[in-house]
Amino acid sequence: MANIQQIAKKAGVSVATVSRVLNNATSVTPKTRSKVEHAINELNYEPSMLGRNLRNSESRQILVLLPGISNPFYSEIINGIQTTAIANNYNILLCETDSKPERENIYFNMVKNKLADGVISMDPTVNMKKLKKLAEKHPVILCSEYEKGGSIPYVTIDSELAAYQVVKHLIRLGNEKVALINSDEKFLYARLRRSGYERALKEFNLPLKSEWIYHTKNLDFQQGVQAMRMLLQLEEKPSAVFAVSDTLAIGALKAINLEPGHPSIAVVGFDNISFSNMTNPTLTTVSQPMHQMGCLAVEMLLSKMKNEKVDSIVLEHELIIRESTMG
Amino acid sequence: MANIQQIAKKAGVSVATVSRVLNNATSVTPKTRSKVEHAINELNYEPSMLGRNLRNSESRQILVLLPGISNPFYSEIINGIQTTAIANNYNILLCETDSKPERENIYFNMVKNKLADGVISMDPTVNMKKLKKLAEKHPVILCSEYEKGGSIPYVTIDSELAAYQVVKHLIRLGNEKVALINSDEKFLYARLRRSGYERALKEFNLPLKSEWIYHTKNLDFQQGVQAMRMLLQLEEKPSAVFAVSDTLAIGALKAINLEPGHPSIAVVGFDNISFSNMTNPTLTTVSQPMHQMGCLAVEMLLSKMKNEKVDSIVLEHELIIRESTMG
DNA sequence: CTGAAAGCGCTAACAA
DNA sequence: TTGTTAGCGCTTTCAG
Repeated sequence: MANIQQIAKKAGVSVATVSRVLNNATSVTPKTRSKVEHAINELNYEPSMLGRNLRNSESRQILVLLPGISNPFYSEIINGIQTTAIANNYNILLCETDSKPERENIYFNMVKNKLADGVISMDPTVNMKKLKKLAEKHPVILCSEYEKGGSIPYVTIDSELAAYQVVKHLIRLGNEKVALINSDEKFLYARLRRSGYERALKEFNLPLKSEWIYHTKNLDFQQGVQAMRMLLQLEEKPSAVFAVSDTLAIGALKAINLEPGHPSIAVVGFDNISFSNMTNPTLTTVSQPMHQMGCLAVEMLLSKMKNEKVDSIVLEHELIIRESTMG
Repeated sequence: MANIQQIAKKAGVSVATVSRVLNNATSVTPKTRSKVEHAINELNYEPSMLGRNLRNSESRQILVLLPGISNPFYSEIINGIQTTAIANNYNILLCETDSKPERENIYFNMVKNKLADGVISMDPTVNMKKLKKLAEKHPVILCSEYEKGGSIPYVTIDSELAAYQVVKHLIRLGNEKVALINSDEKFLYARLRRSGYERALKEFNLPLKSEWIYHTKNLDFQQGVQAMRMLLQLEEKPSAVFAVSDTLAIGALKAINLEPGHPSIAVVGFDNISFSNMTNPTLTTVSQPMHQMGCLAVEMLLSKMKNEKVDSIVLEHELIIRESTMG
């Protein structure tokens, strides 16, 4: 592979001039420029990012932290991130932590090591203490999961409000027994969605039954199946279920389908993943502007990199009503 | 951020010695080593990958090319890739081409630019001609989609055989009218699966009807819905359908469910994505060893990087029989 | 407008 | 065992 020296030699100019051509500096005569470009084509030259990055002390890579890519919820966000990143000449390094601290450490070190210029974290399982420390010296943005009143800028939706609206919708349909399939409440979004759930129940003077709240270990389909099975075994069965993730809701639908007699139970999910429109019945859910969240997260990060002040953003969500609540 | 010079100064040694400590070279006195380590901790030093990479002329990054991550089929493979890559001190750069040549070019340039040491392509839409040219100078491995008799090593399964077994299974269940929902036959896997489909039909002396073969634009659910709708409108409706992707098959199931009278049509998919077990009915499908494919792809790439001879690998698949073929 | 030269942070050959 | 030093490929200041 040719390097800048060889181009300079071939073109009969200095390396500085080649560099100027490469970087579209104005101060180059059209004639010299064409000489250089000729040499570049001749030798099939591609400037080495390794040299450039060292010199510029940047990697032009953005690290994207997420627990795993199996939840389709992340796909759309990533799409937005990638589009915006590429448009700004950045590449993304997709990092699945698998919720393992040792992996997280590897990735954090990459930032300290200059292998990434900034971080977008979508990982609810992230070690927030460490992330905050990292954020003191490096640009960091939170996407979706965030920290209330924390120092790291975030882009998210109002989970509490969304959950409130979901449950209110269920109650208005005549459901007085609404269960909640929640994930671990160590996550802020889980606490917020529970809070919205409770607010709606209180508003309608409905009792809050602890046996109607089930906490799952993770967001896999199977956890939704298991949760619903438990709820179906209760003496006083709920007539409606709000699951905090579409994956859980889809599992819940499955469990209902498997139940003898196919009880009629309304189900609502969260995220509006593409599957949610393929289930039978189709799933009522909350749509987040995932693509936009991804785009904004990158823009915020780029601002942060330029040391600009960055404000957090709360985006609008939308309740998508489908068959699963049309009993 | 501290650099190696400052550590050397603080520890009262040369930068070479610091480098030796960093790289676990043996020839360092325990005493000097501890001095250096002390300085490292003191200054919170992290070696810069930028400098190291330039010096070593490597980026320790593997580029993973795929059309998009929305198809869950890729998730598991990526998981395998990531695990093996990390174990070997490599990071992966997940690159969605969106089947756009301009994006592909960006990524190919990253390899030429030394921003990635090798490529694993899972993208059926890849420009094979360009990829082959890239492979002349850089390590490249194909995963899943490959080129028959081509020069690039691959890891895949026997798609023809799998399709043959699927259709044979359907025929043995009494289906004499088996339709095929295929993707674009510019992809090898599509041609192979069609070939297996035809082989089974011929073996049982069943007619090959062109109206029972539908080609989709992509693998989205919606394409499966549309394909099935077309098939349901035929005068002579098929009694069974083989879709070359679970996503298409799930769309087909949806279309059948939507049909008045809920016709009983057997459906088989391909890939065994986790959602295929959540549909109603659950989906009969072909399971590929996705995680293993990912791991092997990385191992093959690492071998290739060491200039070792690398042989292509064809892995075993498995027919997973579920409700969608149980009438 | 162009060139010479310094230097980004690191590793490794060579010397001591 | 440790230090000195060159140099990976690039950008940028400073001179001319």
